[in-house]
Amino acid sequence: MADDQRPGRGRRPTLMDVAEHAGVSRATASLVVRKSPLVSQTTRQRVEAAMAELGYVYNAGAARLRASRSRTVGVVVPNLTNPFFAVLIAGMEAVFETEDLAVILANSNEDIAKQAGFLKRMREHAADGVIVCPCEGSDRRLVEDAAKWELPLVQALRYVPETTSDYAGIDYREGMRDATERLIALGHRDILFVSGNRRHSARFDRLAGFCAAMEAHGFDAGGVVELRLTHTAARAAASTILDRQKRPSALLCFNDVVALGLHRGLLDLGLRLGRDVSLVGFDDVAEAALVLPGLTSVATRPFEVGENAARLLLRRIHAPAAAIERRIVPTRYVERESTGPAPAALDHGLGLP
Amino acid sequence: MADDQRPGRGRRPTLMDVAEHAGVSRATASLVVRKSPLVSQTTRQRVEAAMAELGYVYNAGAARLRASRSRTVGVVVPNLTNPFFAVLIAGMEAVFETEDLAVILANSNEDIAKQAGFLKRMREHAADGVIVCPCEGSDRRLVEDAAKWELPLVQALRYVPETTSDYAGIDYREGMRDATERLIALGHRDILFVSGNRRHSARFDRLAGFCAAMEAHGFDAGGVVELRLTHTAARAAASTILDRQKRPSALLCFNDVVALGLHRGLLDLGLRLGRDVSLVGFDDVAEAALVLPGLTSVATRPFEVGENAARLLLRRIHAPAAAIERRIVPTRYVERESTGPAPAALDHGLGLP
DNA sequence: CCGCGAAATTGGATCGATCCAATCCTAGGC
DNA sequence: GCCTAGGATTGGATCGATCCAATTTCGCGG
Repeated sequence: MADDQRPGRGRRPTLMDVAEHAGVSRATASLVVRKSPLVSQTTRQRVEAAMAELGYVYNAGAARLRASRSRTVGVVVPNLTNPFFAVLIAGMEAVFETEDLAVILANSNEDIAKQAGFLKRMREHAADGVIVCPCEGSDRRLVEDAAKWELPLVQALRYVPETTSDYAGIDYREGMRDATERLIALGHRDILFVSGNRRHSARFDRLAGFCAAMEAHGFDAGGVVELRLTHTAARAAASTILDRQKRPSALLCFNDVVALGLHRGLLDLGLRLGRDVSLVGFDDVAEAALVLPGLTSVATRPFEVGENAARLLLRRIHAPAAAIERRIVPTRYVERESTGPAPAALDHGLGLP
Repeated sequence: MADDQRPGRGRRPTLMDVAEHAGVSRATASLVVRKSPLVSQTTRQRVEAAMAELGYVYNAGAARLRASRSRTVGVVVPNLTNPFFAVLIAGMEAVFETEDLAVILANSNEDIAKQAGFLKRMREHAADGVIVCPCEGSDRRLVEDAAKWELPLVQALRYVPETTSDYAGIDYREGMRDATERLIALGHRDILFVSGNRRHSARFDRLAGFCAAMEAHGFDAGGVVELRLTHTAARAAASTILDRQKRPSALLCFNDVVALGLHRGLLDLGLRLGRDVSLVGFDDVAEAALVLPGLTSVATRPFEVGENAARLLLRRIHAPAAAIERRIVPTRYVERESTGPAPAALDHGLGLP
């Protein structure tokens, strides 16, 4: 209640002051702030009253120095600007908030040196653990170093190949395989995978899903093109993308940024989406439902992935020797008007490539 | 280089170990890590070599206990899920990263109790300062408490009325005034302001800009409607919004979320945007350029606001007594196809309301 | 070779909470 | 009335870096 400690008094009250004021020892006061069951009800109340009266503020730094835990976790993402990561972080934050853990956030900007720098800083701040969405070009040392340092680490959304750590992610492979199957079921044979130019597991898995479906049906999975992951790049690429020896009847995009850019680009060319050409995005961002015609997309649940990652980290912190766990959330195909049956076959009617 | 300290050795090397290994005193080693100019070149090199050899890790917690600075800042935003805030944070992060400051992030979720809780936590962690985007319902105590605690605080994007603290924001008022003027210049008289349902300075300022322009021309500024700030709510509201005694010829939206929702909703009703009705958004999100017809919007620069907020905080930390500063970035009107001349006057031709 | 000011270095005290082993109560059993 | 078990409490040592005042080293002119 009364937090009107003398303002000019200079020094913030310490646990020592609280103890004195409550007529107990430092050690007992310490037990109270830590909510230990060892103190009696009456003592606890007396100390808490003293804390309120003096306007006591817990000094986490001092505690950390003596104790092992710091009640701090680190989060490193490669691109804060991307709304997808923002939601991911919101999911983590929601979990950590309930545990009273402070989240130290860092943006690696897909820069491996920066990422390493942040990990160093997290160690300096004695973070209890870190969640990393490894930036492009990360290698095994990321995980190995953390192990050496005994720093609990979970990977989220992406993983470094051949590493073993807890992992929370999305079933990119199955999501993309499913989407491909849907297109195939609509009669599409020449499907182009419009990928981003970044090399990481999230891209690799998606591509693998696409290839798996295509090859399962004996179709050519070679239709892959790479773009920068921006609306403008995708929009501008619309015309060149259709200019292939075998013109694709469907475009399967790495994510909705690419898909929405192409959406506009294709409309600019006078094409009818869902009729002349089918278009599928990935992530199912809110705007996918707003554009006309609506963009078919594969819904992912980044918030949930964030929650999973946070829970995995909590578990790892409490049980450093527990078995490795991977939590993969499934995707959901959301059909809208941008997809439709393949146009009547022209030059490729007989199923032979 | 060689960071292969004996893994099982248990204890991490301390400055003391480094000093011993380099043949200097603790105090000198401390000066080296702090990059003090007081040590000689040769000593510095010797100590740095020892640090590398032992795999020394700076203990920020211990330093914080003794020193006053903690090299940590707090950031509190009301809604991490909103991409707008994600970009804002990215801007702050970019500045703090260059200063080697750790960012503790918190999401208040527009919940005043949570916001207060975070501020408490930031004090416990002895943050050097905080940036707050005050959640709805914040009052002067936010700023007054921070002052009492001698905690440097800057407000970003929103401010609590009648408070004096550093502030980094956007010129919402002028942006909205300008947009209103543009619509008036196109002949619009019945303009409806489609607002969000949140009460904070960012809303108030926008509304003020709208009213200022309308009243300057002697038009009725009473056309204001409130919606939940989601695509779906806006989309669903399209039909009821036009159902007013005097049907508006132009809609001026609180932000692009509302505008994009209405964009789709109006198209669903068979209206031609830019002809039958004009639509203006706010923020100029990437998707505004992608929808058809393109959405006219007022561009803001959240990244820059984030940078500004971070710089203000740095300045305040270094000079706690400096004069209050407010940095407002201007907006830019981006005209696209969703706006056009007012349709020929039907029932309101004579300029009288 | 001395002296002197500036530069470089140092030991001890300190920040504030936690750990640990030891001590103090206090009821309840005999 | 004595003893004991176990719950409650406590003082001292400690974590690792920084501050501060004091001391040593160095360079160089006289």
